[in-house]
Amino acid sequence: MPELPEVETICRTLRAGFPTSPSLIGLTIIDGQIFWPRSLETPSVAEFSDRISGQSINQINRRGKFILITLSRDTLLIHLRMSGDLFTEQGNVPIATHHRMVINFQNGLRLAFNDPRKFGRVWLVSDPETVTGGLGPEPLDENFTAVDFFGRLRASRRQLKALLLDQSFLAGLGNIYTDESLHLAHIHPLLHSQNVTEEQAARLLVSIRQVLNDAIQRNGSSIDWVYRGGDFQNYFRAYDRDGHPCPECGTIIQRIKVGQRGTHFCPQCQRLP
DNA sequence: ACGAGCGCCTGTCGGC
DNA sequence: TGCCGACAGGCGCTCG
Repeated sequence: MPELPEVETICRTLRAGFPTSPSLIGLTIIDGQIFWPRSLETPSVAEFSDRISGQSINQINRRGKFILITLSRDTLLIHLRMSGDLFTEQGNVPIATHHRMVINFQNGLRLAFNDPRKFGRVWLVSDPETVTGGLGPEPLDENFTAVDFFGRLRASRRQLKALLLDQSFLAGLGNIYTDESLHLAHIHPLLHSQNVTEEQAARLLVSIRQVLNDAIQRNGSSIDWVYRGGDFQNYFRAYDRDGHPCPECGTIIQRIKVGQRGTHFCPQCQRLP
């Protein structure tokens, strides 16, 4: 469940709360349980519960694809990777098959980290920068300009698709939203970043923001068994649409491999020079 | 500096 | 029906 719009949707849900999912802000932690030790990056499983016990939740934010839960003394960071999910539930229901961690609260609620593929990771640290320090800029940050973006692109010599997936270049894009952004911007995924024009860079940044904002508006994308109520998957332009007509020109969307990742594009709208 | 390949994991789907 | 490989929203590592 893992790109920026889905993570943003999860943070918003945990923060604001709904009748079916009360807000976590202000809740006090009784203890934490780890069911798959490798899901916990730091500290040790032995230290985790003692250290988190008694702290309360002050804030819930997102940085790139990381969920940051600011506690009284520490920060709990969660990265969902490929199949992770984070939600509240009543503290008395049985622990589900793929739960890797739960946090129990004084009011009887529980925060559950569910992750079938076990790729997700949890950190409990005093300084979140030690985890997120290597991330690139936030694409939706208004202080990040097209000029900045162009400069960063020109400083690299990589294929655009691979570069946009690199979290130290830009934080938050994954396979879906990279394909969607490049299609909206009419830029080929294999174009090398040092050949991007200033006009293309500006167009790509606008496209990235439009795609991310549209997806956030729709609560992200729900695919396969990982369902969160988002419906952006019904508005995909290119991702997972190989063999289907391009929504703009009708040409059949193609699928290639770029850096091990399935990549979808329109050979008519997105041309290499 | 960059790309390819692999490991980490479970579940689903299509082909035979 | 069953088996088997390919594939999936990510990312860190090693090796040329």
